Amino acid sequence: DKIIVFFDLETTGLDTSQCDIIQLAAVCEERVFNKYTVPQQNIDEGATEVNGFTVQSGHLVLYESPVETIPIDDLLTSFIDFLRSFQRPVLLAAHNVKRFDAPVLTRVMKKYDLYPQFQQVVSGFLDTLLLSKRLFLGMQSYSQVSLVKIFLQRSYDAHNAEEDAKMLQELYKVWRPDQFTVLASTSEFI
DNA sequence: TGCCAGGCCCTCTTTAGGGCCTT
Repeated sequence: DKIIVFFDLETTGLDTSQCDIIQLAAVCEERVFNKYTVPQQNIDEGATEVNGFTVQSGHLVLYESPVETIPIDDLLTSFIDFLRSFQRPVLLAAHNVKRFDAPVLTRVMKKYDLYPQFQQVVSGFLDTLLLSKRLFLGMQSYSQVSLVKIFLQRSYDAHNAEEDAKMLQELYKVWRPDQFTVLASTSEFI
């Protein structure tokens, strides 16, 4: 009965205990969610190098272009609304979600007192990194870029959250994983 | 004191170390 929503975060850095969300994108079939917010802390140099985001005079800029933003609590609330609209328990899937995206997202949801609502619509997290390792033993790399290159024979706009989420959904379609392997790569909510 | 991500997986493992993967 569960529906899988593929998502991705762009953040100010890699420290899951304190980084801020900059972009949150999610896809489920043809439906797309994609919103940006101005982070409250400086963006790490390394993060800017990979995702292209900077803050200039209080405005979010992606490479050279200004980006439309909303307050973080509005972003989180509208994401929960997006997930609730499916009217089914949601499995949130991302690459390395267990280690990165889930800790960040749950911490920020709690910070804005939205965790109970979030928990109502999301039943767990599916980690496509763990899933790919279970499905395909002995690969040289399990990074999302490598997997897309190998399984979809294309390069793409990596580190744009919307593109990353879309590619992940495409990978999943090609993989057609069995229910057992999916379950083994899923974390229930804590 | 000074360091500063860190959980997971693999393996030349379990009395542990190192690389991956995410921004």
